[in-house]
Order: sequence, then structure tokens, then C-alpha cells
Amino acid sequence: MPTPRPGGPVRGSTTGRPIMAAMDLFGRRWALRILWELRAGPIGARALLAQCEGLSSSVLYQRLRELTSSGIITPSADGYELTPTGADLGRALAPLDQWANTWAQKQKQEHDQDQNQDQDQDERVDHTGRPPERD
Amino acid sequence: MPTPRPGGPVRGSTTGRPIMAAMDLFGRRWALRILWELRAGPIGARALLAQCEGLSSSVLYQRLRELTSSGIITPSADGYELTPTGADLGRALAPLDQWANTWAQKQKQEHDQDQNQDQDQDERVDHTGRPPERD
DNA sequence: TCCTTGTGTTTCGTTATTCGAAACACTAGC
DNA sequence: GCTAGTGTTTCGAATAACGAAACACAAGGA
Repeated sequence: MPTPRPGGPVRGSTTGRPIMAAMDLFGRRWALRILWELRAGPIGARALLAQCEGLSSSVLYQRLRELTSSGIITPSADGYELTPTGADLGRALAPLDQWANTWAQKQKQEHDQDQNQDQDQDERVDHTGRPPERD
Repeated sequence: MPTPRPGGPVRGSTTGRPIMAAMDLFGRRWALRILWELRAGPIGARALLAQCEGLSSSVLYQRLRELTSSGIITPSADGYELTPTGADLGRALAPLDQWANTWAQKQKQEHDQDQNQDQDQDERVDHTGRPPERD
């Protein structure tokens, strides 16, 4: 499958609207996760592989090629790192991280109320400037 | 494969960190796109299928089940619609949309400079409050 | 030099996911 | 009862991901 590129037709859309190309690219397995891990700075491929438990090397390198040819990451002396555009993307993903936290709380409440026990959990919402931290 | 749920182990992460569950869920093909289309309001399954060119019904219904059991969408009289949590998610995705637009510009420039012809394109950046519009 | 260890990367057979078309079930209007 | 429109499921074929092994290369030590 070709790497989706804004401006051209992509899977699921013939208009080339950028968000559609992005969704095609990031909808591929592990793409978002690899990006997420790269926020912490340059990292070697083997280390990245170790951090993404369950990711296979063949898919890793496929994603690395796609993200590289999309101008989001670039190979460097220390392995791979985000380009400026990629770093912007990392920041654009921050609201998703915040959403995920509140989502987790709501899902938890929903599950807890089945046992009718309300325990106000410590709210692990990210108030900080989003320092890249590992999972 | 089970629907990823925050708090539990998911594909690629055993810690249950919400963002990991979210990435597992949205990393599945068409998940993000279906969400995107639903921002415009309730829509029937067949209409949704028509809007997502290339999406097969079998995958659509699988995603609809997953998103429903994740509390992001819900069946309604008019088909499917976003829950409040799902609507929040739609808003959390807005920066990604903006990023995609600037990404498209940069990718375009990069491609254009190969032919050394600079045509300052009309910049289709979304300044509006992100009115859900179709592709 | 030979050996080990650590990288980055590719290959390939197996397994899982998606596609794509067709079908089934139900409802409303004629 | 027929038709047309939904929502949904089924199933074989095509595609993508897994997973382990291998190859290539460089650095460091015996």
C-alpha cells in the first residue's frame, strides 16, 4: 500500500483532504504509538522495538519508512527522531491524551457503579506542559 | 480481539494507560474516520457506509460495536451518534485536523521545489470553530 | 585476527484482519 | 403480496501484521 500523501487520493477518500491522508497514515497499526514514543527524543530502532511490546520488526520498519517519507520522522545519528513537523504533531496529539484520561475515568465509573461502590479515584489528568514520558 | 478498555492491558501495553487503550482502539482501520464522520450528527449505518468510500460493511459493524462498547458512540433513533464523551473526542481531534493542513502545505512545498516553481497556494487552514463538514 | 556483542534491517511462512459481495431480517408504503 | 429502504451478518478471497530467524555491519576485547 502506498504511503498516503496529502493532496492525492488516499484510502477512503479521493479528495486528498489532509485530514483524510493523515487518518489513513495514522490508522495503520502502531503508527500513532511509534510517534508517541518518539516524542521523548531520538531513539534507535531496536530500543523502539523493545518499548513497543508486541510490535514486530517487520512492521516497525514499514512504519518507519512511511513516516519518514511523510516528513514526520527522520533518521539521525541517534536512530530516528521527529522532524519539526513531527514534533508539532506530537503536540497536536496532546488533547487526545487528555481526552483519554477523562474517558478512562468515565469508563471506570460506569464499570464501578455495577458494584455500586463509589471510590473517587485520583485524577491522573495531565496538567503539565506534556513532558514526553514513557508508558 | 477484545475492545481495548482503559485500565486494562491492551495490545502494545500492559499498563492500561488510557492513551494506550485509545491508540489501540483508534489504530484500528476506519475507527478514526468513522468518528470523524459522526461529528456531523446522527447518521444511519448505510449512509455512513456510503460516505466512507472503501469501507466494508463487515468492518463498519465491527467498529460500531467497539466504539459503542467504549462509550464513544451510541445507537439512536436516527442511526448512530456520538455520546458526550465522543463529542469531546471530536473536539480533541481538532488540533490534528489543523496539523494535517500545515503538514499538507509543507509536503506540497517540498514536492514543488523539485520543479522549482513556487506558487503560493490558497491556504486552506481551518480558522472556523471547526464546523463538522463532510469530506 | 578471531570472537563476541550490539546495532540496523530484511526475509518469509504463519496467523489475523480486512475486503467485497451477497444474503437475511425487518419495516413502511403501495 | 410486492417493492424499496433500512440494519445487520456471513463467508471466501485478498491483504496486512506477526514472529522468529537471518544477514550485514561496526566496535571492543582476547
